[in-house]
Amino acid sequence: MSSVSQDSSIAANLRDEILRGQYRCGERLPSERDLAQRYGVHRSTIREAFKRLEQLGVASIQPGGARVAPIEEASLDVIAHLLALDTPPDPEILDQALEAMSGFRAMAARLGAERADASQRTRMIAILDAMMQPELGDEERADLVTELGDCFVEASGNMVLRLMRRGLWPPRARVAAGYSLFSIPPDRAEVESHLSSLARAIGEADGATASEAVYRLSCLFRQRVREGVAPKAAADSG
Amino acid sequence: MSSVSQDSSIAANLRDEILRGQYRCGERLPSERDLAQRYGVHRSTIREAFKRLEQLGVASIQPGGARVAPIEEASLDVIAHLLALDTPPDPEILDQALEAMSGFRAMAARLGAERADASQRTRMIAILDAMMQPELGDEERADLVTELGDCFVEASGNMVLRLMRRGLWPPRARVAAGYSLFSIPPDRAEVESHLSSLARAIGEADGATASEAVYRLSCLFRQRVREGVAPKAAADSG
DNA sequence: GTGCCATAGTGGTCCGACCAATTCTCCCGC
DNA sequence: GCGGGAGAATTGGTCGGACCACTATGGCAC
Repeated sequence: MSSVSQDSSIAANLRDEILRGQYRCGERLPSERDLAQRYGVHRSTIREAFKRLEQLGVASIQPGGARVAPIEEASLDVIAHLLALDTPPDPEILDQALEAMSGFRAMAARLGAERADASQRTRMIAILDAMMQPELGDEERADLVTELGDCFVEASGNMVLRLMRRGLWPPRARVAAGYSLFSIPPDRAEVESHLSSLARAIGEADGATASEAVYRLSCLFRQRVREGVAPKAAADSG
Repeated sequence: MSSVSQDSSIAANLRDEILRGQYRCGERLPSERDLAQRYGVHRSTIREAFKRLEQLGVASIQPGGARVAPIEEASLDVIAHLLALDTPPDPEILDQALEAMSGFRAMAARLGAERADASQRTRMIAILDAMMQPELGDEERADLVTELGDCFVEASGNMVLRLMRRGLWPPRARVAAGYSLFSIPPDRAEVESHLSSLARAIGEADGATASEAVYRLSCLFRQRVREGVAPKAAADSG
């Protein structure tokens, strides 16, 4: 019933192994013939998977052997895959991704706030209202943050932003299921201050203010994730 | 001397044809067997090229035929490839890419301004000084804008930002060689105002101000590109 | 016109093979 | 002990052909 081709799932498998750090950067991957035997498929199937990995930028295929490429040379797409791993990624990278996401949302908020039509504004305000609910669970709040960000991207009408968003964050899937993001809700007063500032900016189509508010808001959450992940990582290793 | 494999160059070839709009979205690509004959290679080579295209997100391979995927489902990487085409891309997309680039530079400027070390700050200021030179050519000025942006990305120390940058803009290559970007220099006084504001923000590690200055600056250039491209496109079609 | 079915076409995978380049190994000379 | 070079083993690149399951297409009966 799986309509995905073998080469595709093998590529995903190898990709995750690489992103999990199972092979060090520069290290040689198993040969095509080895992998063909290991997966019980023909070598050409492995080759097709390898081409995918190379296009993703996680591997570099050369005569003599395929090697793991430095992540700096990879496609942005790897970030979403990295965050979607069941294994917690390097806290450093998680933090950088959250930081980039904060900046990205700020960018989207500016354009979105300036260009949203009436119904989009209504939706944004509704999300903001929902976020102020005190009885809200952490996960729901996190979902709302994501939803609001998507709302801005949508309202911006900028396709390039949509592409960036897709590469940055796994769609709808619970990110890094192993540990809950946003586990520690940030200071309520500060959040509400930014939220109301944001609501005003949306109403007035004030992109700069909306951008700044969203950035500050995202940074609050990011800071809490950082504090939540660091001790967890320490506990895991200790 | 070309050390690139055939499947790679064929993939690049097909990719450019698709991005140039030679095949409409949803349209079927030639069959693997056809292409194999056309390129004079074995079918498996075409298959490997197809896997690349699918990973890039520009094609969708299904039993019955490979089809051109909607650009919304592509990887961010296609943007750099699109801008690198010798053929001018859709002005709409160029504008959106410039807009995204503006927002991205603003994000990078914030982090870069906050974290740059002394030597990086010196370099940024030097670039700003160079940009104020009145005798500067348009292309050099455009290069400086790019260079400054890269400087911010570097100073941010954020790898995710580096990946985003790579997907957004072709590295060092003259973008869209067919028509010159930044052909019309923006209002000098306004530019200088933003530049000095930016210089101050860099000196004071004021991320928010740096971000806003860079955004405004980028938008000025973008506006001029827009005005320069629109009549050119009209002339081309008329 | 509508619906159905045979057929041609397509991608998915496999087998086996050869080549050129790289990588490894081992032995030799110092 | 050590460096180096020749040869062997391995590796990716490409090729030719083959079979299968599924899709698209066209023509036929209704």
